[in-house]
Amino acid sequence: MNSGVNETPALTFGPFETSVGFLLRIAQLTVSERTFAELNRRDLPIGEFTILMAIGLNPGVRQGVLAGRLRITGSNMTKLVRLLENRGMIRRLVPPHDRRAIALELTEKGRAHVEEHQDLVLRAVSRAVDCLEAQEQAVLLKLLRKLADWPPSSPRPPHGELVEP
Amino acid sequence: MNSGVNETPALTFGPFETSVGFLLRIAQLTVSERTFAELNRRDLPIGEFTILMAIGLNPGVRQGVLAGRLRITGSNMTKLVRLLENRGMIRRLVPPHDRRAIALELTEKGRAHVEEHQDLVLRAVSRAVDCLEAQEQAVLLKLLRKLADWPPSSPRPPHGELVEP
DNA sequence: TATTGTTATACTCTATAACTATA
DNA sequence: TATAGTTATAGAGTATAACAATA
Repeated sequence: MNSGVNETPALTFGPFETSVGFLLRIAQLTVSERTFAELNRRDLPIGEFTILMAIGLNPGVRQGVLAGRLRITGSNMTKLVRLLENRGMIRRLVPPHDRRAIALELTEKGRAHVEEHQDLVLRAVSRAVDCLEAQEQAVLLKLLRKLADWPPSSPRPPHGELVEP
Repeated sequence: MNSGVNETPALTFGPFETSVGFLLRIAQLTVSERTFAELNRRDLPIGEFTILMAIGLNPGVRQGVLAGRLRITGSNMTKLVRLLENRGMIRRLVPPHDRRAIALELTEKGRAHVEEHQDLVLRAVSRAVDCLEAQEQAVLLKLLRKLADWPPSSPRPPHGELVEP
């Protein structure tokens, strides 16, 4: 706990008070704290859920591509993917025309999991920022996207039949 | 490294594409990555520098107050403060009218350190977001502040003479 | 040679709970 | 009893480098 209910005395951070980078960090901590408060009770790690949802929306996505986009290193993605596979949430498949790669798919269980919890997660994520008007959120979103170069361009290469690794 | 230069294929994240919370995280990672790239070469941890600068701007600040504001737990703040003290950057002093508390001050060395690196840090932090126009940054800053309730209100209690712990 | 993913390992952050000393 | 800070410890997240299989 952050030493209970602080009286938050006036405190200056000088040039950082007008720094986008600094406030970005503070805001991100604040929002993820709020989101967690709603989801932790249900033992629903937001990171794992995000990956499952992304796989559901992009069946056959290669794990390296997903890792790059979510800013997770390859080695850490391996661990996450292994975990989700062990829980029966996803399948790892080898595209026949590039046998180095691993393509990911949801299992029925994974699909059911996403289906079951999606609304709850989206509500929690939404409530965490509901101190902003809808229009303010739209403006903020646009600026954050520009800052993060999101989404990046260039098309996704197709893939053929898939087999077990 | 994130598996080199990815071709970033088109990939959808569904409802998260319009989620402030999600983009907030991605943008924060992107910006801090850029900032790090400039500062890591000089072995200048931005977190430590921020604390030193804050102490310089708020001499006598109690470490719990600083921790609360920067969203660091008390126990972790203890470690950070101890580290900076061992390096001779700060002094820990006990306010005579509340001998439980610890007030923080920069030493001469600490002051010199901040003085020496401040411009470099501010430039790096600024460059990391220079893909946004000045006016866009101003708008973004305002929204982030609202989101993070920054700064919180209520005055800081004064403190008297200080002695060594 | 370059790329995809894996393994092993270590380091940084962060969180929790029990403790002390002061109030 | 409550508060400020400390200690010990554990866990999550992340990073790095060496490696295997494939291109």
